[in-house]
Amino acid sequence: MSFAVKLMNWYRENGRDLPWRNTQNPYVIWLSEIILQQTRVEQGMPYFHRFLEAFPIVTKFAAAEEEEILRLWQGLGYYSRARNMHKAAKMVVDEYGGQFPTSYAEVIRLAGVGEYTAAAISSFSANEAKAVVDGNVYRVLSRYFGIDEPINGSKGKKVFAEIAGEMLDLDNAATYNQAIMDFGALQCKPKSPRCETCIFQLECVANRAGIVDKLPVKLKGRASKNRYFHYFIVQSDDRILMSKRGETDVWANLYEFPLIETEQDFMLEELAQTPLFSEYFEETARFTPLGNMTKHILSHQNIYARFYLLQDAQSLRTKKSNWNYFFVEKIDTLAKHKLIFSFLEKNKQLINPKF
DNA sequence: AAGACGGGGGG
DNA sequence: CCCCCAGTCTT
Repeated sequence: MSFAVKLMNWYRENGRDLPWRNTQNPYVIWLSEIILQQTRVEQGMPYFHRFLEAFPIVTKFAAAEEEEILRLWQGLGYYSRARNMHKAAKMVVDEYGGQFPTSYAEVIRLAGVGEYTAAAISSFSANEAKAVVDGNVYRVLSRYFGIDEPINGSKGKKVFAEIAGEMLDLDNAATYNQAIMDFGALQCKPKSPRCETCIFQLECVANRAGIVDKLPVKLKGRASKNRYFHYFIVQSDDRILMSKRGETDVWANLYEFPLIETEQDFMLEELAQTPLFSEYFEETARFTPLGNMTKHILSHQNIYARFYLLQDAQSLRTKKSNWNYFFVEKIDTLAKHKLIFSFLEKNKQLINPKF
């Protein structure tokens, strides 16, 4: 029996019942696939339902404000996915009259849709014979064939894409693709894979050689950098000053408080010596520290954040173009990054005059 | 070819 | 603490 057939038999017995699998609607599949990029199923699930409810069809998605989309995306990370989805939805409306395309060649032109997602959408919605190559597929194939070529090198990506295409069941691309990903997620797991109960025990090169835990090989990443953020909560009447982040850095376009970043972990007294501080605040400005230093870990940076309440808004010297005052109720609707909305969650009573 | 881009969960 | 997750885009 072929690899593909054994895999699909396993899938029939052991596959997960996921909501986006009960449809061939390319819009719904696209929604789920973008959400699931670099994201666990359990983490993405509530967002999938949230988005489908807010935007049941692609024309609704295209017609939404980017702010609303980002707010719905809040907390999921990799926020460019949300902005790219908006672009893609508009393109579907403009170029396909709102009829979501299903072919690989068409969907890969959409913003945020790369090789993996194009293969997923085209195979799941139209059974197009394109093999998905995601983290699961790299792992399963590298172990099954005992390939130690790094999966994140340019050669490795080529090698595995080719093998994935050869293994694909051309007549059952949809089922095969779901099957190999579920197999990677449930059976051929990164840590403590279930080799004792594996249907490929005899064929799997890594298993026979006892090197399952050595595969796949991955080139190591770089070290994390430390960054120090000093946030200032400025209240004027019932409003709070919020700052919108730029396009380039992490958390693009999301809202936070006015910020001064330093290379070192400055205390307030040291921070007061910096040019930016003098630009923002009067000499007489007084601050109340809010809570302790917060550590927020991203993939390649550790962000250490401190929060200060400015006691008198009159001590603020300037108001940059990306700074605006918002009422507390309005702030709830702004798209904020995790560091900010967890702070707000913990400190409601400090900043909301109603409490 | 290498970096940038989030946040959560597991070992 | 490190690794991984239904990756993509930019430089």
